Amino acid sequence: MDPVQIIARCRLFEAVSELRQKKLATLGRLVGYAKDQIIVRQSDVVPGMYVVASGLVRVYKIAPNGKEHTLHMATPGQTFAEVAAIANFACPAYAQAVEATHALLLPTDVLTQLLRQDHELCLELLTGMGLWVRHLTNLLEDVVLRDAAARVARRLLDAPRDEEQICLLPGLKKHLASHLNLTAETLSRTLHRFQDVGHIRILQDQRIQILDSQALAAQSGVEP
Amino acid sequence: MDPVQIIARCRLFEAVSELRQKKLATLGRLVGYAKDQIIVRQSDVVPGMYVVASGLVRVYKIAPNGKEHTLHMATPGQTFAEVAAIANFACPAYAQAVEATHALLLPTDVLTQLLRQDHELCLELLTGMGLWVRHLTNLLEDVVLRDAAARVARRLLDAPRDEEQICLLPGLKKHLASHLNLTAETLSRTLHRFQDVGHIRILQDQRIQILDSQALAAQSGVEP
DNA sequence: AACCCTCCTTGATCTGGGTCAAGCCGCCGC
DNA sequence: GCGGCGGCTTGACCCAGATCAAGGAGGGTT
Repeated sequence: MDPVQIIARCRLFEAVSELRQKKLATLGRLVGYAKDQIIVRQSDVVPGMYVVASGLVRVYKIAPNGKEHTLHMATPGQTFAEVAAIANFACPAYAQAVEATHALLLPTDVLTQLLRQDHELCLELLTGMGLWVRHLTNLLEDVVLRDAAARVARRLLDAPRDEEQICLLPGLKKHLASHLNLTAETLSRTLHRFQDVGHIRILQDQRIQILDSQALAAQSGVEP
Repeated sequence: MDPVQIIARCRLFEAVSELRQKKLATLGRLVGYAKDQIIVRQSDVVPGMYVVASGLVRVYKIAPNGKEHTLHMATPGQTFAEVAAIANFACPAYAQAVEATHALLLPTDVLTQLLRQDHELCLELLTGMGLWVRHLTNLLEDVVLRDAAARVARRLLDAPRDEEQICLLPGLKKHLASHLNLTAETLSRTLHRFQDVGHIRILQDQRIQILDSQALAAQSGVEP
């Protein structure tokens, strides 16, 4: 719950010097949300950039027909609404606390003022934004060039694992599925197929043990 | 062919003051490419940011299985390799001149040095990058939430039109199709279906006359 | 004119993954 | 305990769009 800690663990600020991180931390405001509470709505004016300290936030869009797509699951250390806050446009998506969540809010005006004062910070964030763009193009590539099994395999390999090769998938299955652009049914089938061929073991509490990361990696390329 | 003109017509620099635009222009180098020439390759070190002056550049990725996806068709006034040049990482995609092309190259070192000197430029580019991110999330949303007809309709509405409601689609059909994540066959069928119901008229030379933009707009939402 | 060669169109067929529907399990409230 | 409800799994079916396979239609080149 220490703002300095929160900033320090944030990927967007990894290129930012320690001194500046501390400055940012002092200017943030701690905010809390209950499970299922909606934090910002599509086309809202965003109050600023959020850095997640604990809990889990889902960022998603809703299509006119009600279908929704999860853009991003923000775990502790990650940010959301950052782009809208920096470039100063209306929020392009919804953000909802999936679990009870604490976050550090860096208000828009504070942020813009700080950017105006601090040239170095600008440069560092420019790099951070570049990484964001690269991440998005990778996502796009994923959806477009890979099939369901490859996307799931990739997601499993991306997840952090403990020493027993166990990773846990945050949030509900259906949200994960929507992030991978799948239905919950297909995700379930794919995971069980991986289990059947011995690549993984499915444990309870949305935990997965990776048995053969080699095979998953092969799978995560596109089928020939 | 005047560097100042080239910069002035560029979307990424629209937030940049005229004075700074001129400065950028003097530091660029004019480069030319023949039709079909490859400008940068995936995982190359990029020499800098390119601003297209004339011609057409296709930015695309190739999957392990050979399937390719067109990320971006850069028409005159647009940039490519900008993110890699600013954030300084290896090129994430291929760029190829689809037609004979002239461009202004702003070399990486010149660009980084300029960014280092010019705080204001940093701020403006930060906004530009933000717009880029928003564009990408829209693309992602498109591919994920909309069907083929909706994507084509949207693309038609986005294209600039003259006073007779005629727009022209740059590049080959198959490249356009790949940009919309369709096959050339599906694109062809969709366009002809739009023609059959009277929404558009297909002329020669990849020109399309929009007869009923109302109907296209309705179509471009997701089917209920 | 006769030949390619590349691009576009059109039809026929196939298939990955979505949709629908039915059970199953664990959890909460009464 | 028992009912209900929300999330997960599993099976049967369906469909948008991919793939495969022929044609056309230009447009160079000789």
